[in-house]
Amino acid sequence: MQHEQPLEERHDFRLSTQRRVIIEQLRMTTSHPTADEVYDMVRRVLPRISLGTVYRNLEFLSARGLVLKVGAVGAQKRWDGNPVPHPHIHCRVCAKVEDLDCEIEVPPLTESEALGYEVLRCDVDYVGVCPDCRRAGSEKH
Amino acid sequence: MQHEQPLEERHDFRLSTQRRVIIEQLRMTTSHPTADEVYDMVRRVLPRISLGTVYRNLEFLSARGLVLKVGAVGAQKRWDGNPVPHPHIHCRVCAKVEDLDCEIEVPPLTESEALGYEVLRCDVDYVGVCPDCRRAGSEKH
DNA sequence: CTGCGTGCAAATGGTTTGCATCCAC
DNA sequence: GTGGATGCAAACCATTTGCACGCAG
Repeated sequence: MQHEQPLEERHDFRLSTQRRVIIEQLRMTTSHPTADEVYDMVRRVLPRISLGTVYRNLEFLSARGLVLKVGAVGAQKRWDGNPVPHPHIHCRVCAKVEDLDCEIEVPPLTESEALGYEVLRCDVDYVGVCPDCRRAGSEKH
Repeated sequence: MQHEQPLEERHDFRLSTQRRVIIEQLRMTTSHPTADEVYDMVRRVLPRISLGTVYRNLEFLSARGLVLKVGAVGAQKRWDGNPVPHPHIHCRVCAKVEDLDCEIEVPPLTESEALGYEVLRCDVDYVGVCPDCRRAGSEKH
């Protein structure tokens, strides 16, 4: 359902063990983990990996389109192992991010609308309050 | 074209001079300034305002829907004095944010699509490379 | 008058970076 | 063998916070 790109072939960069395991772990979950959560996941396989390596590689892989940087503005970055653009929803209270199971059609910008930008993609992100935080909020009164 | 809410009436919070000037300055620009840029703008009017006050009030006003928190994931927060939802584009290289002059229709989520969230709004954000950074990039080779 | 808002400065914490060493190619 | 990648730890810096004082309502 996600990630089609076979990891073994077709990459123009050095595939260190650390890099491979980070991608594997990220493709294994749909939880949109933060960098330190990725660190925890990867450490179960590679106990000696450093947090710095995780940060470096998440940015590195994101720049090459293998993973997606997601999350709310001003919140911790979160990471998605599925690089194919798809809509998200995030909680305004706890900042968790979830995939939406629907198609949203976003029109390509016209030349004049694009303001001279080279347009790469379009992120669609619904903002709301998740079930857990709704419950916690209503309990408060 | 932006900001309809008249500042003088209809607020349920204490309107300090600092708060008023921050809103005024934000409504006066379309540049989506960062907190320290807002600080610089406001300081021309209130030289003794503190950066902490600017941060506190931007979050405060955003929570009440008077300003919008915008920007790229993981980049500095940026602020928009126009709280009416509208599509943005941001530069992947320099992280500047600009308003798009077009309407994007985003369908409301169905009950089952919303995953139990109380949906508040939907952000549409194109990602690209701005004219300045395209030029700088091509000059490099 | 009362308590919310402010100025100031220190603390926080996610993220980045310098450097010696390591290992994928 | 060699340059890119890593582990470690220190540095960075946008943002938050504690506290005593000030002012809007």
